Amino acid sequence: MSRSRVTIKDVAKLAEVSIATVSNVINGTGRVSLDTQRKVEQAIGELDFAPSASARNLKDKKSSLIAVIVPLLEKGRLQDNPFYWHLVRGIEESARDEKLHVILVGIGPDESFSFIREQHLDGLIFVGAFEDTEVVESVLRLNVPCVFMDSLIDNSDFYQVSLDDELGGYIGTKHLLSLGHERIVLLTGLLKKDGVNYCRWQGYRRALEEAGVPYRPELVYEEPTSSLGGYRAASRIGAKGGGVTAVFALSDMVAIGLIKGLHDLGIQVPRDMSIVGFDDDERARYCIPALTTVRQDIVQKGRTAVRLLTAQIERDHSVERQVTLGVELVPRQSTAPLAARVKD
Amino acid sequence: MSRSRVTIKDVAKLAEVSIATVSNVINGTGRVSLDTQRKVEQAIGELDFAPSASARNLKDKKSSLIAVIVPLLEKGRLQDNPFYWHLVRGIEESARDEKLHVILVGIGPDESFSFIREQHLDGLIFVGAFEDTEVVESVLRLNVPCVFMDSLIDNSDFYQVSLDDELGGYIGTKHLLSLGHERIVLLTGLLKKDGVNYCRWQGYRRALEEAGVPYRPELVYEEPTSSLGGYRAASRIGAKGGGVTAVFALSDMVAIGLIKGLHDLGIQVPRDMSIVGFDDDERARYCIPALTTVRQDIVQKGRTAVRLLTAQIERDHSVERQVTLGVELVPRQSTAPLAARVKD
DNA sequence: ATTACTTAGTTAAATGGTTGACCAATGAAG
DNA sequence: CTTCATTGGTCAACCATTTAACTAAGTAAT
Repeated sequence: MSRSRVTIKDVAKLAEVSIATVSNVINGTGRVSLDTQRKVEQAIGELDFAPSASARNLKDKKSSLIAVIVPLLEKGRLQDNPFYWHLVRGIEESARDEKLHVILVGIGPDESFSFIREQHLDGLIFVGAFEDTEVVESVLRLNVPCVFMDSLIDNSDFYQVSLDDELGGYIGTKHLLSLGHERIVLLTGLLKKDGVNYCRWQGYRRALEEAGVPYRPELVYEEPTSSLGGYRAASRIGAKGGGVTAVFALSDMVAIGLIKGLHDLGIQVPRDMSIVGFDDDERARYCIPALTTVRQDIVQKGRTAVRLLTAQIERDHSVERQVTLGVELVPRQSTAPLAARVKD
Repeated sequence: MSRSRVTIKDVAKLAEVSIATVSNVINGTGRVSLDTQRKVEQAIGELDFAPSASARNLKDKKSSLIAVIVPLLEKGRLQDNPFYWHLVRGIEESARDEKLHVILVGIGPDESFSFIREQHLDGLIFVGAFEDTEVVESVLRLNVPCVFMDSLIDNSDFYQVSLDDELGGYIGTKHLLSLGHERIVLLTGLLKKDGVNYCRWQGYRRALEEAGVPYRPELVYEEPTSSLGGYRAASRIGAKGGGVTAVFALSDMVAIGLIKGLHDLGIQVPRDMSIVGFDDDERARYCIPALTTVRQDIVQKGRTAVRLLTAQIERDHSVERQVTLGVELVPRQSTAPLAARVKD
């Protein structure tokens, strides 16, 4: 009794009406008397019928599916910053409210977009900077609603949601400067043009300049964004002679590895070294010492992306194309005045 | 020039063949001469054609989509343990290898399965224990390949991937016992029958029993699984008079909150209190002190789930239905012999 | 009584592919 | 010269739905 899927036809037969009527009942379209409506609903219930999305999609040229597109790391591996979970979470939650579903797609540099083109996706959210302009172009050819996140493409036609990264870099640096630090290492991930790190780096420079502190390129460490990267950077940073008294890590994940690394070297935070992170994920709050960091609301970022997407889907042109979310310095225990150091 | 989607017909026309031939070229089916093949491929390239997944799905009654189904917290919110990211990551990576795509679905208690039933999903991965047996039953009616993860349903017909949670509870507890601790708090999430915590709790009891240490129900704290939950538990645990010298937290996330809470109370880990976590996520390694924990390979768990799913999809009955992954104690700095405490 | 409008429903085309059945042409074997 | 197989390709049915166009019947207006 491998009964195949119940179709609208079966329902029609049982309810003794045409399939068009069943369709009308389901969608609340057309004209149906209350009587037939009930008959049909009864039949649907009895047969436990669910309309086929494929058939409907084919007709409507849509799918109620949106894709979150994340660039892959090497070897087809997805980004491993668990921070992404919060992003995806925000997206899924908002999408669910809009009766959309989220499909997660990792995409590599060589990978083709075939999948994305074959599905009739209702929308695309690109996360992060795609170096390949080719990617962007082939996407635009698809004529599908898109939102670019954290990818600072200079084109006001694009829907984009980003963070005020420059300001984030600025306030984090300024905080350290105001505590008297001057030799501040910037521990950043890849400084891709149009990427978030690049902007934060600019904020860092602006703060230095404003404070009259010379910018030293040798204090900018470009490391992979991982806790291990932070951990490893500790020895370079902690080395005598550098005179470094503070570090601004552009990810909490990195900052946490760094603190651990310094700790293992016997360098105390914040007594010997002040640390500022970026993101304010949960780890920052529960870290010892609690991490001073530049907060962004990543869940909100995801929600905003969905909002920009649905605006496009519904052709609501009243919605702004570019949203820049704010940042906020969250002072905690990982930073201290330089003076404290002099005392010891 | 809002050119509508290019279809197989357009390609056929351009290549001067029938649509059947185009389809054959695309799928490598039927018989096509090298010459026509080239002609068709040329046309496909020229028109930038991508076959419609909806149409294909309709015919094939499949979608190349699998769903990861996660039970929602209150108010439609997704689980917020970033640990889920690694799970999803493992699933996505493996699915990609199998040319499947992953759709993330949060499902609430009242929520209907309509979406899941409407899409012709190729497979379903259920994460966590669903209390509702109704859910499970309605899933089975769908006749779709399913894998249950961390949901210890006692039915050997089901494909399940789980962890040796009982052993995890056992080795974590045993580790503390072997260090001389006897009053060991078990800091657990909800103790749902068939849930992972329940099994770990059993392992905890077995270890106590084996060591001849009486089981005290008042040492089992059932708290929400969050860092904040752990943080808050600190004051109860640290209270004088209890004589508690060690805590086994069934999630690193909770353990980290706990350590912070204890730290804020001036209780030092491991000198005053030994802590064991569970999961071994990255936070455990970079926490101060580094967290002794029971390791599970969550990415592997995700990969295994996909393997069990594809086995079902491909009707490969040689694959085992139940996979139980191993656990491993990772001793770090958050645990110390009880003797150390006596000394101070 | 004719016309016109509603109401409730049906019919059939269309969506974009896949696929088994069929066919024509060629060559080989008997 | 038939018979048969092989090659290369076409035809048309089918998948499950939506929807525009149509019909049939009843009612209201002229």
